[in-house]
Amino acid sequence: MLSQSVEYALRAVVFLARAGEPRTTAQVAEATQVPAPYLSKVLQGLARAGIVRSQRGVGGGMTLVPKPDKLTILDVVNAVDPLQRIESCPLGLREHGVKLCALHRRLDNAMKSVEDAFRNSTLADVLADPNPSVPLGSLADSAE
Amino acid sequence: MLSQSVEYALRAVVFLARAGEPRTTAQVAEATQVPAPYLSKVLQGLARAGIVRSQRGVGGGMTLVPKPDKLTILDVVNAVDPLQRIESCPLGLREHGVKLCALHRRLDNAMKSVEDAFRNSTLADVLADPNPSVPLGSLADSAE
DNA sequence: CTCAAACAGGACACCGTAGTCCAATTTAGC
DNA sequence: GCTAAATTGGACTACGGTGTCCTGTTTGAG
Repeated sequence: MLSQSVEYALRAVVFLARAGEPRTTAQVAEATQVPAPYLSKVLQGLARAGIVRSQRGVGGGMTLVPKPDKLTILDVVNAVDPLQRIESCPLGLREHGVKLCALHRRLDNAMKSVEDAFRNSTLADVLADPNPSVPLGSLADSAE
Repeated sequence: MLSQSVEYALRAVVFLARAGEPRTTAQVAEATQVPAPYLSKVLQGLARAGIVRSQRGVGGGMTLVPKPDKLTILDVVNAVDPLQRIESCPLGLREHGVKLCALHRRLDNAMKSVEDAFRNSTLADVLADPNPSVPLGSLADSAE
């Protein structure tokens, strides 16, 4: 349902948020268990979207740009692989314009519920979540 | 988010439900604006799942098997392209077993909301929906 | 029995996503 | 200014989803 790239991007962003300091692609890759060369591409996308900032050279790496309470899961998803609502009837008939048929209105409502859920989850929410099993959390300091 | 195949399958099922009688793949394809050879494959999948019954030879075609009020959108989706919940942590760490981390619990909740919405929409609901713009509805009798 | 209608199934082409690899470029520190 | 660290970008492969085509098989009707 969600692409691999989105999954990787979210893991990376959570990791970078916990770090608070620049981390190299290699460090992020190891901590989040993602193939480093591919993660590199995903992070480039996040950089283009302004979600992370990249710094080359010694001591460089990737840093999260927005404050965690200002960055939502939806922001990350849309930066990597925008989730598309059903705007108009997928059939050729554009006479129906804005209004959707019974079927596609239901499908779009499901999309909307996902969108809303993602918009209402900030990175800060995720970080603050008290959960006994915290895979990404336990890895946060692995690069220290 | 949802695959083309799912979209095609749902259009076909709605059309067949309205028809109530066998319709050939060609008829379904034209009414739902789907490439016929590909729709053929999708319908084969629905047949294997028991959602439609196929009859060869003259006067044959595809017929919807379940009563529309017993068939949900979720049934169709799962027959074609099962939407997968996040069961366990996608990271290598299976020590966490059932419990999901804060991030993946949120992602899975979004999946669950979609699943629930689809499970609560029967074909009968879709058919009965009074909507001024009814693309698929207006096509229901095009094969008569 | 024969023929035409209709589905079944396999082979193939196309394209986007996932993933790898390597050369080029920027940059901090000695 | 040289070197090592680090990102950037392009080229490449692999694979699955989408879509086409063609042959075979079933089946009803004359």
